[in-house]
Amino acid sequence: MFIMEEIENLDTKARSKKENPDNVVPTQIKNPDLVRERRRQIVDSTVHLFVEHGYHKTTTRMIAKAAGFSIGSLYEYVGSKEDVLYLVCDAIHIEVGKAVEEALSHEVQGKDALAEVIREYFSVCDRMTDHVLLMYQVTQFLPKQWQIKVLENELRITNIFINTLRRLSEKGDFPDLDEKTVDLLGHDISVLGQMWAFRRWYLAKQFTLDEYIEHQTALIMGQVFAA
Amino acid sequence: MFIMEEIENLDTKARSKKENPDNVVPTQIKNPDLVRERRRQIVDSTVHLFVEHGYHKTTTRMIAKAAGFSIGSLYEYVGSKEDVLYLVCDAIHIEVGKAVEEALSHEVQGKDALAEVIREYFSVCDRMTDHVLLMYQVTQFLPKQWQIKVLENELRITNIFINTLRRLSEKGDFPDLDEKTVDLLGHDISVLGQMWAFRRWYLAKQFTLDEYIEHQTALIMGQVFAA
DNA sequence: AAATAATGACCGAGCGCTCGTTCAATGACA
DNA sequence: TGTCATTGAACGAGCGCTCGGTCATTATTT
Repeated sequence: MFIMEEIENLDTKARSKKENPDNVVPTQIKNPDLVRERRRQIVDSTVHLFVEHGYHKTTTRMIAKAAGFSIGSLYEYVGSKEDVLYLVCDAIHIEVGKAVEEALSHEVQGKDALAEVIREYFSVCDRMTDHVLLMYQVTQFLPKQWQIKVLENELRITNIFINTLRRLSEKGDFPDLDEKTVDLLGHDISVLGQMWAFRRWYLAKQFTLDEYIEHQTALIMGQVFAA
Repeated sequence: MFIMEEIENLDTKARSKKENPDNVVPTQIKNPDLVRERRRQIVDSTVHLFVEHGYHKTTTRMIAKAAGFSIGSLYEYVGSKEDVLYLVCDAIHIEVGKAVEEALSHEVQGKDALAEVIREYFSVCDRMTDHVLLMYQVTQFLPKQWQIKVLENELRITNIFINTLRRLSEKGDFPDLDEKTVDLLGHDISVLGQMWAFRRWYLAKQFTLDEYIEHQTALIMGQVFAA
């Protein structure tokens, strides 16, 4: 999430065909079902290790042990430690994406829709605090090409909000908002949700999740319905 | 900035006497002026190295070389690589703090004051993008006790906004805002400023800094003057 | 003023160790 | 018996950090 170089045609790349990690990360094992199963084991146990110790202090031996097999086997299913990191990030993305889209599926109609979307998204951020934080922390250690994928995913989620705003605006439930305002509001929603994760150490002392949601939703809605 | 454990009495600690890094980080060198000068050299060159390569990929030898002396000498002024990290973080905090307080010194009176404060703060975030990002990235590698100092500093800056809001509210320039709203708005300002740094890869394609400031200020002001 | 001693900043080869990675040997199964 | 999966000892690059030593500068003595 923290790449400073100018990312040129990010949108173009975002549209390119989705690459399955199975095709990107090399393996020596022939049976593809086994590969999927073992990698699931790897990811599941490694997430916890990374959350607890961070990427660098987690050794490949710890990963192998937690996954339930030897260091040698680990390297049959994965080319490097970075590959593990990538698998973890990818899994989290899919999980967050699913959760958000799930939340959006029972979308209320009319002008309350946005408030509902925000509410759902913030709940996801709350439930997935560890994952949100992990993504913030480890993105920097991914190779450039995979960092871009992270950014694409970040943008994908932001775009969900932007599109919701746009749709409501067009349907006349909202005042007409110019493109830039819509764009920025989308990013604000994304970040304010994540803020609940990375400032929890303070916010949770003052607010319940519901209070936080209520206040921040009011902030956004205030802007939407500003004269 | 990313500590998840409950930080109990953070406010209490924040009030405790300020510890000078000179007293915390050990040195073999007798002349204190020399220590200050050499450490300034270390910090100045290391910031760039950390920004470019990150903490882990920056070796102590690189640090020594960039600072202009040998690896042996480096360890005359510093007890460990972590100490260097701490010196760097401390320096950045002081710099950010100074910049913000400087900005607040020529504070406009009346209800435009807040908008002006936000404008100044966002400008600081813009100028210090690299430092803001660096803080986000490296805090996790500091020992617990120093992570807390980072949080205190984060809170200190947030409190500047909270206090400004509170003051204006009391003076009657603003509608009366309840404590919680003021509190949250302070955090929002902090984070939306940092957001310009860590989403610059996207935002800068759509907005100039001035546009960004204008929109986000409107967002905050909207909430302040909400019926 | 010259000779001697003491100081302390500076140096860098090298030590100890960690950790990602490899590969020869073994096991399991068909 | 051949194929595929599993193992963990062994490897070695790379790292933070140490420590015996040098040398310019300053203090002390003669």
